[in-house]
Amino acid sequence: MPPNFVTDVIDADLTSGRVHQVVTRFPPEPNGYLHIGHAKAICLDFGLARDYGGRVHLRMDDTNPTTEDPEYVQAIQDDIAWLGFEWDELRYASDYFEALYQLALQLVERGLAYVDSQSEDAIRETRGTLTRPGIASPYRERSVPENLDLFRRMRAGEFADGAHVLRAKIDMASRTIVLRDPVLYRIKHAHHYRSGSSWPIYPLYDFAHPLSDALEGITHSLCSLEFENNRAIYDWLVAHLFPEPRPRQYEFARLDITHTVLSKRKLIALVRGGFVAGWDDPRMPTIAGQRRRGVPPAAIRAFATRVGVTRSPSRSEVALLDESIRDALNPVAPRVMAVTDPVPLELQGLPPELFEVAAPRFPDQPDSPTRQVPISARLLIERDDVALEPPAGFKRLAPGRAVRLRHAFVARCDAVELDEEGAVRAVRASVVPDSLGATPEGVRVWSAIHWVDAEAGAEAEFRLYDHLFDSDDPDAGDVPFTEHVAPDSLVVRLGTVEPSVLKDAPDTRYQFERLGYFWRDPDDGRADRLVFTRIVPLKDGWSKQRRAASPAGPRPSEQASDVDAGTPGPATTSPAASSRAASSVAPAQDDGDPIARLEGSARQQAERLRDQHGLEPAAAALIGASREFQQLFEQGLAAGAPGSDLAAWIANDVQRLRKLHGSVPSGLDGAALASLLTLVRERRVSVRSAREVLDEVARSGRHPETVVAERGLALQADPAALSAFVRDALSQHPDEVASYRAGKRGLLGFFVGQVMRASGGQADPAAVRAALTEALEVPQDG
RNA sequence: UGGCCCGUCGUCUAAUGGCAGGACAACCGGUUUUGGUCCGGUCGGUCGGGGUUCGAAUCCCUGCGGGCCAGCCA
Repeated sequence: MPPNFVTDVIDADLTSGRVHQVVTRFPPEPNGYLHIGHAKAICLDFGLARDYGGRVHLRMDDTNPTTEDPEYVQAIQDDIAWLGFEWDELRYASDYFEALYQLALQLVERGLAYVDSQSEDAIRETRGTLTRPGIASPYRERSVPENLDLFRRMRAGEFADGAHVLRAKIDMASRTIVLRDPVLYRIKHAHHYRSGSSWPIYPLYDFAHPLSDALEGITHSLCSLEFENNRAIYDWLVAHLFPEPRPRQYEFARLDITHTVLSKRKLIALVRGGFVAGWDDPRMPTIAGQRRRGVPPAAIRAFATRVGVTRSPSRSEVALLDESIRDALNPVAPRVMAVTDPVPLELQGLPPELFEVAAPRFPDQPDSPTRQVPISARLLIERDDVALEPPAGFKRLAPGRAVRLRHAFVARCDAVELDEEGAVRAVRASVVPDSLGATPEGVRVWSAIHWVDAEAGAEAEFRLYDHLFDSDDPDAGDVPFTEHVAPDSLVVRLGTVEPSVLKDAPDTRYQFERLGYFWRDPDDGRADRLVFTRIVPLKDGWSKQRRAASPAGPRPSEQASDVDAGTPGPATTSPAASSRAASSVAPAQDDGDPIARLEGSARQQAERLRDQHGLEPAAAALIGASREFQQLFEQGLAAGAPGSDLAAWIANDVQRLRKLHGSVPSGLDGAALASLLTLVRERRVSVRSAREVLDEVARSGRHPETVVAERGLALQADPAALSAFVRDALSQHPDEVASYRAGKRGLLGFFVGQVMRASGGQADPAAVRAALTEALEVPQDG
């Protein structure tokens, strides 16, 4: 697995010794089928465990008895195994019901949870809104004994559904809504597929999930971005109930792909609405659908690797998936000929003793095995390969033109017969002599086309699947997404295939030359009937060229987005498009006076800082608005630091530390800051080193002078040492020197970087720059 | 409207203060008995504004854009 932000975290945890072995988990709820979005998560969870020599648990997150079904438990395992992963342990959240109950009791005993007897509606209404805090339940201050009694009776089944819930006692006014006393347990007299009727209460996700992780010793709990907010309760619970090392949650962007939908709800709608033939319809993004279609699991793993793991919400092009599939199939799929839309071809002049030709199964490989392909005077060829009046750029069969019959002769078209409708009924052609396995002299061969012997070929059904939606974003716009289902996402044709396929293993994946990758449908095509499912078409330069040249207007998908873009009202353009549009028309902005935006004493302070100390309004506003910063500033000033320098350091670097730690580190005071500034002013450390010193001072509270001395960060000003660094940098990068002298002046920064790094950040950058410029400007002799 | 998160070629993603790189897509060319593969090349990007720094995609401020959160779902 290529490095990503999660592997960065793991690397840091391993080197710091916070954890010694990586333990991950994949936690599906058994209430539906896995899809390719889950596959991304699976590749991450299982791949991490594999790459780090760790362990991975498959855990059924089965805490809601009314939605879950054992059928899915098996399907999920099958899908993961098919993807090529093995779990170290299979777990069930329902196995932890007793342990979780005990943990909840602990919370109650410690006054950290209470039984709320409000109605569901009342709880919702008192939770507040995004902008308004919630208000406390009248039951919030129940005594511990009363809560204990009530919660035990909930567990004993004494109350009806909805009569009470257990809530964490956190903060009804929290700006993080998930912390406004989240519900931990609800009463549900329902049969659970594993625990039966032994539990009348069930824990909610926010309670069960973090604690299941902790119970299992999970170290890195990966989930998708929509659980970001839930991390607050995750951390609260494990911090109150478990010692370190506690599991930590990290969120990544879920997979999204063009020309499909990936939400459970929409997938169900497609199945229920009859838009597809079922969960394993080859057009479905489900694992089952992809498997049925013939996609190799390695292709899905490769795709998951190629999209990467980040925290940026993103949407990948389906072309990347298609290409991953072709990539996986191309080296392993034997080539075979099939005709999906047959037209008869009558051949004149075939050598009478010739009944078959040998054709390589892997034409690109020199020692490829071959198969025998029957040939006779009556062949079938693809309708698309014939034109009575060939359009511009057409390279296939037309009257008077000669083409190679793939793996066999060159044939010249003598006539094209049409039926009453003007469609091609048959083609007559003559064999060009001596063209079997040889290039005939003086004949223009336009291209090669595939064919199958009319008599010896095997009749077959071809299911030509394409992307389910013709719109790249079926959800965009104000019509239901199902309106975008492509009518031609499945085209069924009757045709013929060369008989060699009858001898192959039934699960062989082929490339039908010039058409695409196919395999026999595992449900309908493995017995007597030959039914081939198209896994993915080949890239098709010709149809692309025709589409580009076509004056008939945009394709359906383009049409759809055009309509969307032109529709007034709610924005329906893509995120990228709208942000571009917005930024290109954004007026030159007037930030106004940052001090004027402040209120009350903050504003007074800011004005005072500006007027008394001559600070820039931005810095004054920043410092004036924060008591910590003000104190730091005053202290620094008292220690003799110049106001403007002090302000700049506070605004930039102290601000950075405060964001990192949540507050100004206690080790840092104004006096320390002032003496650091003195070091910089007296050119005893570089600014770069000074930052490093600041971090260390903040961490340890030691004096800047001490840190500089101990770490050897004093500014390197010795000209001899400097020029040695410069010489080394130049001699180690001769190519860059040449580029620089050829005019690539941007490389100066590169060289400064090299020298700075070689000096451990201690060189005086201005001096380095000067020395480098001089050394680079004067080319040495030779 | 409060909080949290995210903005790098058309798309996905690297660069951990030091040469903005890769893949897919698009385009052009070469090889080819597949309009495929393979090979070579081209096009194309740090959301805007300010600041810190010798040096900013990266650090700070700000604006803009996007995502998530007000289930007794997960």
